[in-house]
Amino acid sequence: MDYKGYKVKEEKDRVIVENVQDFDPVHIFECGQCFRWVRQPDNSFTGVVRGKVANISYQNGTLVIKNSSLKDFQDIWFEYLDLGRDYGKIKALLDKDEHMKKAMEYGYGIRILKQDLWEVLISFIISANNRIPMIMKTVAAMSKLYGDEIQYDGMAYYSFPGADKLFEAGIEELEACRGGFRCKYILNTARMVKNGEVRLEELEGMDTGKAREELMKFPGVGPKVADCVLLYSGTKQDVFPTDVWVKRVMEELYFKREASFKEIQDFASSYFGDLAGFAQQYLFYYARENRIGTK
DNA sequence: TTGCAGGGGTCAA
DNA sequence: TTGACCCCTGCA
Repeated sequence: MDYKGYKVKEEKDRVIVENVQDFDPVHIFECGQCFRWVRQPDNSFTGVVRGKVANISYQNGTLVIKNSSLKDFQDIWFEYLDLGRDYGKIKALLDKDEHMKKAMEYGYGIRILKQDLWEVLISFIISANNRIPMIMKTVAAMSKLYGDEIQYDGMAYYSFPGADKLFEAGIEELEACRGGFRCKYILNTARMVKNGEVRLEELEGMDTGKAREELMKFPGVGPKVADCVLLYSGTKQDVFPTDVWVKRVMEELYFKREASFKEIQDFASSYFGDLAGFAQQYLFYYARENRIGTK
């Protein structure tokens, strides 16, 4: 069948999508935006989204989503993988200088996933002063303890637990997931969401500055985490999450000197405009994989 | 083998 | 503006 410009067919346990451009699972799942996708020996990725497990692989324009029906594709995967967006056009618009050109050539298959806002919020609270393997372990442990079990291919997977579940878990249980000093932030954030003190579903309707302010009401959420949450949940694209890697790459490539957080934010906003979030992803992936700025 | 620095930030003083 | 923070890994 034709679905929004793609040729899609269902076959046994999978959906096959033809003519998918600007897509590389390694770039997408290892560019730092998500912590729940596990790379398989064949470079496909298996992960859990909205209570469904899937395995995603890609070759020569063909995207294969295993353990998915046509309905799942329409209800979940099309949006989650941001397939409605023309990344070729974005790359053309961001092709402003040699640095961006190189970064986009390097991470040509990056797409920004539209992840569950709550899951991204907790994941990035955990990310503060932490490393990716540790973040993945903690998120996996919380899911295993408080999420719902899903069987796939002889393995058990777990959905990400809701605010009620994490709040009821209590501080000691959360600390068993190795989140360290961030656990008290998670517990209080869960409480605030559960009680409706901050309504996550209302963020999309706010302007970016207001949405960022709202998110920063949560403990453990500063400007960097707030921007990550907005960007990786697909809520806002005109943000430029600035962590140590982004700071390094911007100083090395654009400023040629040390620059403050505010200087970098202002530059990104005026130079990349509404596409700042996409620029950040290309630059971050390029910088981290090539260890730019670490001499 | 043991010890120590430091990591995709945020909070509190 | 600056140090502390959980926990783990890498590297003397």
